[in-house]
Amino acid sequence: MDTTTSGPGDEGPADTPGGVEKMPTIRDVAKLAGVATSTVSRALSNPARVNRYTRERIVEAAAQLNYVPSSQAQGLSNGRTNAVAVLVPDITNPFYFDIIRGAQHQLKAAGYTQVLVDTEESSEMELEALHRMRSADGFILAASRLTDAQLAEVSKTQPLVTINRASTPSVVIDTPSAIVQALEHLASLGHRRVCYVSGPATSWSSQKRWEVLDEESSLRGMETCRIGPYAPKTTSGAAAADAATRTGATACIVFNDLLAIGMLQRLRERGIRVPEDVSIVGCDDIFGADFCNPPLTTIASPIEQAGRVAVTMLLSQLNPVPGATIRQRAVMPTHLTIRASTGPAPDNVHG
Amino acid sequence: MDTTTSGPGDEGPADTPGGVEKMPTIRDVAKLAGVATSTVSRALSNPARVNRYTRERIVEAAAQLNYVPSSQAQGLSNGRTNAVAVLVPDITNPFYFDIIRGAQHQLKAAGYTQVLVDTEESSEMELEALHRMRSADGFILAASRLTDAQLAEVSKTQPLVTINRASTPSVVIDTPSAIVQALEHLASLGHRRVCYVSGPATSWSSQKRWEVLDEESSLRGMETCRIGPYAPKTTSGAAAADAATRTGATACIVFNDLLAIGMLQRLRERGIRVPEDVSIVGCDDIFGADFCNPPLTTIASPIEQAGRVAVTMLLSQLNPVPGATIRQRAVMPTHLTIRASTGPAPDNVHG
DNA sequence: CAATTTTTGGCAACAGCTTGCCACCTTCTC
DNA sequence: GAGAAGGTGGCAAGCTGTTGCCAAAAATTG
Repeated sequence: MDTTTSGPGDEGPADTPGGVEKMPTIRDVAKLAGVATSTVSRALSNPARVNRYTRERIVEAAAQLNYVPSSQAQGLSNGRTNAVAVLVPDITNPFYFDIIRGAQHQLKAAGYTQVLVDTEESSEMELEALHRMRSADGFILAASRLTDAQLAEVSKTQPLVTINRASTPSVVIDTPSAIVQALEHLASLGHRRVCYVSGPATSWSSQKRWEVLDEESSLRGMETCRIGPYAPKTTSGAAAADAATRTGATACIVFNDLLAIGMLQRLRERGIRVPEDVSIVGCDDIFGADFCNPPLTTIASPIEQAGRVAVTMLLSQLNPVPGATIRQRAVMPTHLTIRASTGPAPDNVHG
Repeated sequence: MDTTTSGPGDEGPADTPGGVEKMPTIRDVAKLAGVATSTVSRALSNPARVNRYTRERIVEAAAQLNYVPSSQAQGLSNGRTNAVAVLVPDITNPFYFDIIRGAQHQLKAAGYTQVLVDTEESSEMELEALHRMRSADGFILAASRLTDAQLAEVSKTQPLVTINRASTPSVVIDTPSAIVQALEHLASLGHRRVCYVSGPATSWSSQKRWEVLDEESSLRGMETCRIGPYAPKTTSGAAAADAATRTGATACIVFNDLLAIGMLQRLRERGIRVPEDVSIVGCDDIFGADFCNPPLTTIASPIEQAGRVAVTMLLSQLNPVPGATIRQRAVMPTHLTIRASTGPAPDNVHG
């Protein structure tokens, strides 16, 4: 906008070669506006506290100097950093991407900055980050690998909200209810024996999914079996696919899409047709689920929204509104998205 | 580890309900170790400066109190935040994913934290972030939407490194050389007329790719045409596909995989076979390029590595080693990965 | 017009850490 | 044994904002 610096009154050593120009401080603004620093501080953060005309003068001076308050210093004196850390087990996984995206979006809207941390599927790293990171006002734990006890412990001293974890506060994606839908879908296609391909042993959601699946399928007179655990990566899909074919199941419900897509690739390699020979249901509806081959029937979750809601919950915890109560739990709805990886059960039953 | 707090000498208001316990400061450590705060500071950051035994006492005291220095305060006094901001035009895009991942990895290794900013394809937001973010020591600009002039201006006052941009310092992915490979590949398959499907108008790399493509193809006696610009999203693929079919080209080289995958979907819908009727070459080899239908022939780039190198360059700029010179430019090699989306040109030429 | 209340803005003490400078204490040297 | 040299550690002044408290100024009231 204003390139005032190019004026003739070239005051100070402008353009320090290779150096960064010194940023203006609140004191510079105060001097220019002819007031005390405290007045500047108040004018900017608590406008009602200072006379209108003085304030205008200050604002103008600040604009002229291109003044931006140092969040570091602000944080120092008022104890908050205006940053929140988002911990994910594996940035590689597109599932977390959507969470990151949702969180980022909401945080930005609230004037917070997002600090991203990859805990590499390790509970130690997670714990470490939780303790070390004094530079965050709060934490979002996406698919924490911590035990319930650790989680409870940490949440005593750190504001946090989890995603897909039975703790408080937390936002959980209601996959179980969609598992039922998936089961109905498979049942109506004539499948009687379905295999659950499970995710990491420490994954709370993988556990939950299996429980619901097992229970609901017996209600419907269907048989189940379980294989795994597998790492939630496409590369684990090959092993999962091979194991799955040996279970005699005509359909698989897979912990997540990544794994499911990996299985799809392997099955194709082995000449096993999907869905003619076996049906596959994924979970999460991640990027790619719609254009893989065949397109994946999957349990769609509003992942990005989950990220957003998590942030909202965290922020309401950080800045409590006197009247309102803090929401402790949000459940995100899910639904089955049927694509081409599921089809009628092969009728070799009477063969 | 140590649950010392449960001891009988319950000093202080432990377990403030809902509150966060006060973190120990350098003074607490100093008191416990019986030294001055300055000594503690030095013991931790400049070990050589303090007697070994004193240091051990201090370290132990710090451990006992579970002391972690406040990076805020550190930053305030020494002027650095130990954070770097990574600006991407669109977190949605898997391409940036890999960059983020690479950067995150390298930053963590160096003890820095990563602040992620989505500039939403807007140069204003980019500029704004560059000016506002006093909380970062430096910036990584992935696919900046700024003009060369703006970039030059900003880099005078902020340490930064760009990715895929002709500025310094910068890491560029050598797509042009792989464009040649792609062209050879297509030529050997009998294609004579290829269409370039271009990305955003402000994208430097899209521009570069076209220039190389145009030049090299005429050297080989091939015809080219160009359509676009298109937003680099799968959803833009439909329009791109439709436009491409009208150019009479038998092969398309597409700005990036996202767009290419979108085209694949659209072509399939319209019953146009890939690669029988038209060949498609993407760019970036993002997540999904290997399992879409058909798997995409694409120009593979070491994107994650680019993120890492960018960080390395930035850090060497932030912490110059007296002897070494700072690398101003890194070129990442690329290669063509041939999958199933390219095949022999349809021989309707003499039809 | 004096007394009281409300505004407004300044002083100075923090917040937690770093660092230049100086003083003290050992060692060492002649 | 006195003086020099070097190693340690403390003092205090920063770094940039925020905020409780108070005084001066302005507005209100009787």
